[in-house]
Amino acid sequence: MTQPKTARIALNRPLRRLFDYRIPDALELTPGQRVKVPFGRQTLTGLVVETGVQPPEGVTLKPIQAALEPWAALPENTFRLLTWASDYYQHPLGECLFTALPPALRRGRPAALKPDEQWQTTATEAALPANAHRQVALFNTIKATPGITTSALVQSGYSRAQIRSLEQKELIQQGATSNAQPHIPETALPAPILSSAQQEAAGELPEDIKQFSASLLFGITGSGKTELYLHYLKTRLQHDEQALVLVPEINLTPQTVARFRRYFGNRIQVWHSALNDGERLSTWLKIRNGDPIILIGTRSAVLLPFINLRTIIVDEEHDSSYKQGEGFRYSGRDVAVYRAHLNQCPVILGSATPSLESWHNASQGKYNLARLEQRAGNAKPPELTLLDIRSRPLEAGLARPALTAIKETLDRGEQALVFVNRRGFAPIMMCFDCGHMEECPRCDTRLTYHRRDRAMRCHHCDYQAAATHTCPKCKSENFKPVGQGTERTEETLAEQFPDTPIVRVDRDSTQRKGSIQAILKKVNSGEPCILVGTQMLAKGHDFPNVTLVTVVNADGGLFSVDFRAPEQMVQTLLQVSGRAGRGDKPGKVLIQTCHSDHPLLNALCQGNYPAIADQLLAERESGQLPPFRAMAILRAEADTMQNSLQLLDSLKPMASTPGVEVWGPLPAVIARKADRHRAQLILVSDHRKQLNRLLTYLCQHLDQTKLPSSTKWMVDVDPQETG
DNA sequence: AGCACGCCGACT
DNA sequence: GTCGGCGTGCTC
Repeated sequence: MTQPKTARIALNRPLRRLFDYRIPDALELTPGQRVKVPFGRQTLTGLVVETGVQPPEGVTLKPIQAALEPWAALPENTFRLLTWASDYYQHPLGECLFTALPPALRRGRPAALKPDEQWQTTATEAALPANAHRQVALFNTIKATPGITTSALVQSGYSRAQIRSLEQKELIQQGATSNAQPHIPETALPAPILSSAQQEAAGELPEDIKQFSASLLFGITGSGKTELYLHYLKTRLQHDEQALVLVPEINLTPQTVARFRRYFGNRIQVWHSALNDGERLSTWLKIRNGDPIILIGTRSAVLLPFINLRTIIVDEEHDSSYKQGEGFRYSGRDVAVYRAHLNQCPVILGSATPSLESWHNASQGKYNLARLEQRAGNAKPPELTLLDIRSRPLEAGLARPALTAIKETLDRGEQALVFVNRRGFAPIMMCFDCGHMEECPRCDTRLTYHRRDRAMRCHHCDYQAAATHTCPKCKSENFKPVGQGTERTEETLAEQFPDTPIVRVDRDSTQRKGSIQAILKKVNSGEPCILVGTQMLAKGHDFPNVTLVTVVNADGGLFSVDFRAPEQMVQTLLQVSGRAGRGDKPGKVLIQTCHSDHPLLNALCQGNYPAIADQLLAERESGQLPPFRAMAILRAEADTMQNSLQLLDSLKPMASTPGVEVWGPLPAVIARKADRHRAQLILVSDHRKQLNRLLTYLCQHLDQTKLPSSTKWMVDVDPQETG
């Protein structure tokens, strides 16, 4: 008797298990294929993991209803990549596989684009009510440009509802339909001409794009890394091959994309969180189809179903936004390296301030190291100076010498940038009579005062309350802001420099779509102005007329409990310093600190990142920390700290195995967030494999453990934050 | 995650 | 006497 054909199916559910089904006779299935399956009393989209499996004892298999298409939505290399990532990051396979599908395909929609209708008018006049202005305008637009597509109309600001309405009134009708895109050929623009320093760095990158190699491109800010990427792709990539350029979200600006488009026409496509479902599906299909696309994308682009991927570039590889902070906590950079390995193609990691992980790999000879330590053109590296602010009078956090330097910069007709690492007006509101500080009722944090909105806000949950002028506890009027936020610095600078425009750049001032573009346009006009802002200012943007950068307070990272804090502080300070003097004028950086004798800050002023990285690596080695050991965190959160700690305590004996060191459990630095009490258990090991096996075992155990419904646990492999 | 089944409070 | 609260259990 022949066995019935079976398939093991992954579902988009947070379950660490797969489900077996019977394959109807007429159906042929391969791994990675989308299917429709009955599940409980619902019907779900599933992905085939394996066929011909032996189902567990005593379960009656339900039949697969249908295959959604006769080919694998996830091609073999992508499928293998995700299977590896599921195991490495200890995240359920189903959820991992489904993150590689666009939302439309997750929902079981067909893997095809809706045709883009073309419209023409059927009447000469729009017989419409006088108040239907938009519909009349729409009618006239279609009349003027017969054959215009729905998407073109939507782009000009009309809605699909308005088009539907005219169609129902039979004033317009569909003409021929097509999905044709205007074809912009890969331009004849040759590879950019490299300086001798750039040529030398380019020489360190691998010739062969048909075998695996990993390279670290250490290029200081303003040295022209992007030109090197363009040159590499232009000279190595064939016309039928695909490439991926990963960038942090903030760097995916229209300017960056335009620059690539000048060289590669519409081979350039983008992938980021602002795309709508249609755009995602369209780009996904092109990638899956093997179109010779060069994709510029953020983190999740590394999971797309490339067919002929021949080069991966990870720009700003040190950027912490490559690590997903929730759910499937993968690192886009690390997955990129593994993908290059699977795929036998080069991966190039670029940064002015490489992560210690990558720097270590380069010093170990695991990565090629390409150095680019000269700024392009005439630009010189900025000069960094520490400004000790102990017992100096401050005006909104700025010492007199800093204000003088800003004034001199403006007087020369140049621009100044002031870096403040907190948004809002002040991070604390305190009563100077009773000592009361405003705290979040749901988190163990202080509320930030936002003066513009007269609000007290928690930056860790969505709590918000009206700001008061008097102490809520003792009614004293001696209730004052303490510390610096961007709003406050902006305000003081406006008082000090009444004739100079002040431009604030932080999450609050750039919420409106396109506002960052307007800000950049204004700054790039070159008129004297002062930019005040957070991290957002430190990344990617090029301000040719900024010649002075002032860091209001550099001390945050010096004494943090997080072992990555010093690395991140140095990276941020060097990134923001790199904003100074990118044109032909020299740049200066003033760093305010209470610890001007601190070795790290002094090393920073030498501008020698390799020396700092080596020093920090030596500290990591003596502390037996990553990258010298593998680390994972088991986090728990519950209604009470006791429940969280209890769960982790019960795991500790199981986790304490030879070769694995267990630290904790300890409450998180912010022990309570949105009324959830959080704790963590840190696991470190010399052997990644051993740690991985232990995690698999612990997850399996936790899955079988009955917990109070509000107690949640999660695993974070290679954690970015250890607080 | 969904979705159903199941056992205790305020309503016609 | 029922409608519905969300606790817990299951899904091939």
